[in-house]
Amino acid sequence: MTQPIINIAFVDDHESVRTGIATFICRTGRINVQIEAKNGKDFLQKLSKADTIPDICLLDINMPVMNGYETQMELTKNWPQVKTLVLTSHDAELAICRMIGYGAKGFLVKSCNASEIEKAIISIYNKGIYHSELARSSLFNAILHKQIKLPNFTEQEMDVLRLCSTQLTYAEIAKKLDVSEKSVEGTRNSLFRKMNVTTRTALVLYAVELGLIPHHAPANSEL
Amino acid sequence: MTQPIINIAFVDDHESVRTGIATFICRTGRINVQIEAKNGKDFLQKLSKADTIPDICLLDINMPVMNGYETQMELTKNWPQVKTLVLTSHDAELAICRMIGYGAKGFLVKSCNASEIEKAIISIYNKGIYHSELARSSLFNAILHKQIKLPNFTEQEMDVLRLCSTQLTYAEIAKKLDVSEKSVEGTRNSLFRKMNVTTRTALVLYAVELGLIPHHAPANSEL
DNA sequence: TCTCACTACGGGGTTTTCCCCGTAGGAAAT
DNA sequence: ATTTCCTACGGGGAAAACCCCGTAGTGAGA
Repeated sequence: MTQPIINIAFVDDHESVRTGIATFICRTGRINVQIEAKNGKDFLQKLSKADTIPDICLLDINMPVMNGYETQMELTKNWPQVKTLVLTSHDAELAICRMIGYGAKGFLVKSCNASEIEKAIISIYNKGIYHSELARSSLFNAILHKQIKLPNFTEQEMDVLRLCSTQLTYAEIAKKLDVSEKSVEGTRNSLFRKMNVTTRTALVLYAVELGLIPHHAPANSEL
Repeated sequence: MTQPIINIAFVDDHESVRTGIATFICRTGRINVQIEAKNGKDFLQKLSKADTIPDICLLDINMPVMNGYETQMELTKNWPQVKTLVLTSHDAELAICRMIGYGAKGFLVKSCNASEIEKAIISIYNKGIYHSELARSSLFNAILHKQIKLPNFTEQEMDVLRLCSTQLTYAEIAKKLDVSEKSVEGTRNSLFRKMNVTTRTALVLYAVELGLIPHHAPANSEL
């Protein structure tokens, strides 16, 4: 029997990686890369202009401008027929579970064999879901079955979070945001609660892991 | 005139990325991937067993087991004829400059066009060096011309650094390392000086940026 | 031999972070 | 209507982080 061509979108900020993996998975003709995009915003724009909707979306989490979380939320809301395979560079359980919670259908880390990507795409196309061996974690299942609700972060919390990942003191952060130091502490406390940490250091590391803040060196540093 | 085949090594922990990019750059036959490795240790082992030495090495920085820095130091010491093209996922000036300081001949971020990788390999093969537009930074040139010496980190400093990226207090870190809290503070102070920061938060972010510590969420967290 | 870097500590101090306790207004959802 | 969440404050206090000031031994290298 003839197999239909699977149309995919590939959303990743690393063009060379995209081109490379696309070259590999397209070589048999079974899979066609219909849309390539370098971040979520780029993708959603191209998607809204497209004549046909791709079957599957390979989606990275950590991207500039618009990350994988926001992209997946939009996708789930407006294009639920597009099934997402999260393809991420590091095996961060939390980040992956978050994506599953937002509606992704499968995930792979980039350290997988390239053929596995094809297998996963075909599996999602046929069965609607792809479970790698990592999917056995209890956290994963709790989220999949909606037993845990994922915390969302407000604008204020994101602002404080970003400024927490600098050398600024809370007093200085307060000045930047034009609120009192007590308010900054209050917002920080809700971040602590949501992320289940107790120190600023852990908060910031956590945010980096989740891909919520970029991890660049403090501006003043020379080496 | 017939062009010689360029033999390369490709060292990156993401197998799918390696396969993908390799598929792309090998398609014309000009470049041959002679060695593939998933980290520095894996690479050096394969290199020492190889009959012929590759001309060029595509080297990632952030890898498990043995990172790009250590790998490049070994390479410069024992296989100086292998010219390194650093191929890294994020444009971290500090990390790149560090690699140049250790003897790498060029660098690219993975967000480049895949064809650029070919161009860079050929440029390094012919001219010994590849300068992307990022190479104009003053830091880059200062390091290239040995005007700045790169800090190295001692075992003790690395231990403290790793423990600093947890929720542990200095007193608890001291207990773990079986030294006094004052000693921990002393080691932390030398880390502060070397990295030119003043807070633990900045120190840890910096270390993540340099790829010196893995960025995983604190163990206790649930989400 | 003399310096230099690393490690290990201590005294004594300031600043920052973190943690309680509150109050209060506004917006959204039930 | 009432709850729930976000935001914005404040008082007061304990703990941690940060910053000087020292001393001292060790081992590597000039």
